Amino acid sequence: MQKEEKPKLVFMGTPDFSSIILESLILEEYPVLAVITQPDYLSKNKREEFVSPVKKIALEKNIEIYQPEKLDQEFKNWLEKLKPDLIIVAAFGKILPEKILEIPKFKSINVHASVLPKLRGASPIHNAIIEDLKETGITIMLMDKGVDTGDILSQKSIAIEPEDDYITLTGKLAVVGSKLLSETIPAWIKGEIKPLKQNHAEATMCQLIEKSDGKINWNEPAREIYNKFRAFKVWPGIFSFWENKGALNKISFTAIEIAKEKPGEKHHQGEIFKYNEKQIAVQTIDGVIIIDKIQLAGKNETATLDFINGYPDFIGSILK
RNA sequence: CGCGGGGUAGAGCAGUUUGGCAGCUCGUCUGGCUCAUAACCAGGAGGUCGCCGGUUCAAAUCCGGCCCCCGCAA
Repeated sequence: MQKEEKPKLVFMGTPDFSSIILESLILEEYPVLAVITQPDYLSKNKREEFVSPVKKIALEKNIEIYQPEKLDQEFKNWLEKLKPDLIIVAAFGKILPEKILEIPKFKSINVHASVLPKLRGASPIHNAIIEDLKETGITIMLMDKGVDTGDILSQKSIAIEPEDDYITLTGKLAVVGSKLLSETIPAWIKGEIKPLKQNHAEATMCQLIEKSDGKINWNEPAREIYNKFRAFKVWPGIFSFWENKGALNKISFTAIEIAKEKPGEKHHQGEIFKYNEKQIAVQTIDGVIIIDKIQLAGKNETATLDFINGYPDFIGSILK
């Protein structure tokens, strides 16, 4: 059997989702000319620098890496010299100018983690969880000058389990995305796919997640708070503020669950109380959230019961 | 030289300002009480106070250096 000619690729992406897709392309022996990813940024506390997961894979596989600060003329010239046949973009994190997208013979295609036209934008995985959707998926599409507005090449849905969080859902989507991409690329370059226009009237957008999105409002339903916990698992986490000795301390909740049974007495919203002998909980507008692990700013993560040993006043306080 | 909090018994913390017996809560061990228990009572074990050096009659505490953990900012 004769081996098909595979298109020469340039890959653009940054987080774990992207790196899994890049790995599968390499595994399928696509020639990856270069990888473009976000610049490294300096240390957390001056200790180590953050390197994008995509860059790590590229380093392992000895693929050329480009980390442009700006997508300027110099970047365009560099890309033109490479002469890629196709650009693959997966969660790159920057909006690419049309002039760049049109450089390759087979254009530029994007692997987006939602069923477009739903959840266009920067955080489709987070928002699928926050909105408590029962399913989401992968769309592979041609890129145009809009954000996730291009014509669709292929699409696949997957179920979101109630306990899925950002990490597990990202993993599932990346696997599905890799598979769909490996089916879509050959079909596309052979001209077997007719791009399908999106129904722009049904489009929804999602914004970049900000740190402040992780601040919990205890007047929300327990399920909504839990959804944020699932969605913000990697970053920014969920947190609240606790007044101790006159100072407001940021306190993060690193392991929580929704209480199955409501206690007899109702507490203030945001109040910390003993749910039972072994569990500490906080009251929301419609239920109770059990807090298993907690982290006070400047301290390590600890089991809430241990935390209580050192800060007995935590019980009965009201979070802000 | 970006800003800040922290390292004290197995766990979580107080004590450091003003140097002077190593403390609290939980766990753990032993005994007691109890029909029984994660409850209660009595008793015990468990510490290089992150590391190195300095000051001092005396350092967890003051001074200098180093290591490690964490929050913010990017």
